[in-house]
Amino acid sequence: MQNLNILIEQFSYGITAGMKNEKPIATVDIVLMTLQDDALRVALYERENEPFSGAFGLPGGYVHVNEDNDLDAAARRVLREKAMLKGVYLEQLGTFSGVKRDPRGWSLSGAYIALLPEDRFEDVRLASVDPMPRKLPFDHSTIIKAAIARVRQKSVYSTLPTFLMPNEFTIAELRDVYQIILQIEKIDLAGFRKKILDLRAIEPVDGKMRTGTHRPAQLYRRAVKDIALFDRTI
Amino acid sequence: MQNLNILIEQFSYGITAGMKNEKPIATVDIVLMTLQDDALRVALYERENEPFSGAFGLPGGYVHVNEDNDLDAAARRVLREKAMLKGVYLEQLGTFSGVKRDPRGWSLSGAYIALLPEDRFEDVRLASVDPMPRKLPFDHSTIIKAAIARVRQKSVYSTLPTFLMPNEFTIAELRDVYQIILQIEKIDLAGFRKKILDLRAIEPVDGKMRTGTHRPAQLYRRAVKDIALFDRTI
DNA sequence: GGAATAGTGTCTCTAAGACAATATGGA
DNA sequence: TCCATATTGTCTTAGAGACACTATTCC
Repeated sequence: MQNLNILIEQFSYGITAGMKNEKPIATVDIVLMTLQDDALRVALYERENEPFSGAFGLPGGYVHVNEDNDLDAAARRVLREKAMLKGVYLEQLGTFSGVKRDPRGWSLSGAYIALLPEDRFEDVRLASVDPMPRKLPFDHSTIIKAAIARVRQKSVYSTLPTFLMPNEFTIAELRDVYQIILQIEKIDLAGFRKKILDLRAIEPVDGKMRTGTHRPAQLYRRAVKDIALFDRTI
Repeated sequence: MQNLNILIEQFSYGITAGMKNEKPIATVDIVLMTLQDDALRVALYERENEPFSGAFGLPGGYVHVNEDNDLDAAARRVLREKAMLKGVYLEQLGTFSGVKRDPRGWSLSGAYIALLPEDRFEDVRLASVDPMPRKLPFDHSTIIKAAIARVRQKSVYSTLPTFLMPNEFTIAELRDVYQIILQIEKIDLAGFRKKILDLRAIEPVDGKMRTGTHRPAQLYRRAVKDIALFDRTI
């Protein structure tokens, strides 16, 4: 009965609006990023449904109005269902829209950025973003480019890159990740250490060290749930 | 005939999806901001339609899939129709969504920030944002708060506030606007002058000066279409 | 001349960057 | 021992901030 009501509502919506306001398609797409082989990469999944069935693209799907409380929830559900991932860093990138981007018609896609250390992936195609993968479905190239730009820009003044690190990491390893993201040759480790520690965004894991053929390095973990902001830049 | 087809399509969408994927309502809302009486203010319009008919809220409306090429176009149309404004600074703030925010049902609203000098307004209720207006419809309070936060944060390192200035303005007037937005007491004018001029984001209007009971001040205009970014902060 | 603000110059001090010095493990 | 990298410390320098000084108008 409730379904019938919704159907009638949907029907009358079109009529009362004089057919001008039929609703757009509403989806979410996730730019799931990680670092692999010293480069930023994006997870691509083989599409099971039309359109573009069989092609590799961003994980995404319809908003399920009976299941998702909001767009964030839809994004987390897609991450769960398509990538079997929970508890990852997730932020809304923006909404991509228009009459042309989806062959099914006028569509709105809430695009999200998710960041994850490489060790949490299994059996996924991780595509390099430089150069961009060819022939992605929909406007996924545009979305990925915007995501990369956002991550690069935000990394200049925040601890966003810590979400690409495994649970425990050394300061030098974190510095290396900043260098890869920001495409900077050599960030001085001494200065980097002071800035990141002054911010108190990471904390030492007592007694745990990274060993090797050198002086052992203190291991750190992220000390805050969200990103922290620098006064100026890295 | 085309209308009938769309109607059938809409109908069959619900059926084939087993009633799980009926589409959300899709709207746009504009946070139209300006400076008046040394304070940031937001334009509110009286709603003509249900829900919340008669209440004052952000200008907004349905996405018209037969009329708007994308969400940006929908936002510009709303600005034209409700505020009779063209050619204003417009940026996407984010998308606000959920099952609860609109009594009509699950909805997605693409929220936009528009900035405008006060002299371009006519007959509009400009509401102070500190404190926030009471009892706004939908989640407009949340949207406005997010807009204010975005404008404040972005003003720290960009020339965004120039879009709140009239065509011609002095450097001291621009400094005053930064002070209001950033809630800083006294930004040193000499340092501000050097930074803003080094960026080449504004240019002098030859021969035009602001006069008064003091040495005349050079008038400037914005030299670039978009915002420019500072290396560090204001 | 006095008041008011525009615009320029100068001094100080902080902090970023470069890099030297020292520490500590493994081979 | 040497090698490699971690960690700390020091020096230099650019730039931000404070503020003094000069300029130019109206009264």
